[in-house]
Amino acid sequence: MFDETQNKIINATMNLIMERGYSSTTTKDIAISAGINECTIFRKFKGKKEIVLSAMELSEWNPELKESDFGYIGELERDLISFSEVYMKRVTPKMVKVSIGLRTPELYSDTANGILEVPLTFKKILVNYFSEMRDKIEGTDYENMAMMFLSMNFGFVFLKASFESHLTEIEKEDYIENSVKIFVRGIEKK
Amino acid sequence: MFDETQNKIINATMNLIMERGYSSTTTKDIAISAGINECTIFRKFKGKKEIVLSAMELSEWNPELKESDFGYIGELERDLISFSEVYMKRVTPKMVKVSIGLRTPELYSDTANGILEVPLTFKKILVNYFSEMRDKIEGTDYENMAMMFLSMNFGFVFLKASFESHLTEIEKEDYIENSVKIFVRGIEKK
DNA sequence: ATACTATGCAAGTGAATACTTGCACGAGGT
DNA sequence: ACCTCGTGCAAGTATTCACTTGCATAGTAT
Repeated sequence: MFDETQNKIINATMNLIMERGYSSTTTKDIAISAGINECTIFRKFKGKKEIVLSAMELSEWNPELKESDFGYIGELERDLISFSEVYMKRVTPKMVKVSIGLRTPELYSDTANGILEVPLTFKKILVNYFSEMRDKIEGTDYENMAMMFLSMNFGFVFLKASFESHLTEIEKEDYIENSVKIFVRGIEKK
Repeated sequence: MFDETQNKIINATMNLIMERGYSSTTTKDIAISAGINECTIFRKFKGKKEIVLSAMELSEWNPELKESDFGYIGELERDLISFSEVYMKRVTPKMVKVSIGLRTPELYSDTANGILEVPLTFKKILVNYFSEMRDKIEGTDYENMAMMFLSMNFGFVFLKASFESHLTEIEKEDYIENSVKIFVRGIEKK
């Protein structure tokens, strides 16, 4: 899909964007970081913007979630743990940093849709799941439950991405286990 | 504290930063948006960076949370609803947008501490609260509960700030009421 | 009336930035 | 041996940016 030089450029670009954001990332920095000459960038890509757009075609730099990634067996706790795990496998601190780094007017129209799609897909799956499990669940506001579950997963990843261990030492795995337990206890019928 | 012209400059600057981020906000744009001449900016402030630093001294542009803002009476649901309300009164979508707009290497050292302080303060209050309420709560992992509660509040505000009603129509007040109810049901002793 | 202050206006400066171009050179294929 | 292709290197261009300066002017205080 891309040759070795192009991959070096894409990786250098995205790593710099994660750290400093799109507009603070210069083509000179990219060249140095990729270990190539600046003009090579423009022989391989039309411009700075096209590097990012090319990166989006790679699953490594695109948080894309598919509905088919989520499977379940009908047991609340196990299913929700699995949902969290699948979500966090794609929506990593790295992805969060990338999507923040890309928040710039020059790229907005090209990236906004893809960024919205991730929480939207996850929410849809959750609403659908809760609705199917209605016999085991107290209450019927599935939209609200889905937003709560999404928020508590996304919020954790974001906070981890922003502050790492300065905020908390808790690891993803422990967090998922504990928070899902509380959540399930909070929604299940007695 | 600041004269009228300075306030116009600060407000224009921060509003632009919310939309486009610090490095994409030019002094020319600020001048136009504030309805003043560009050179006036540099008569009032040392430079672009100093505008932001001045804004931080105003509570309107600083999400600062104080422990003393949080009171409680010892009833889980009422207290946690009140915590969420206080949190979201300061940590608004606007504040979230500002803190994302400020994520740039030029400002990192000056803003990072203040940004970390908000979740840290809230978490501390929560851990402390859960620990005081231990008789009414099942389980003892207060750090984890606090991170879950923080995540589910912060996550919601962030998602609202990013996607507004494209992701969900749920309003803050409904969300707080419902999510706290589930959370309390999930942690309280039976 | 006079002086001072705040601001506008127009012009400009030096640095940085995205992007370009012409030439050289080395590796690989034929 | 020759050609092509990918890349490096050096120089350059046009633009934009933060920031500056000198002068004019209107409002305010004394």
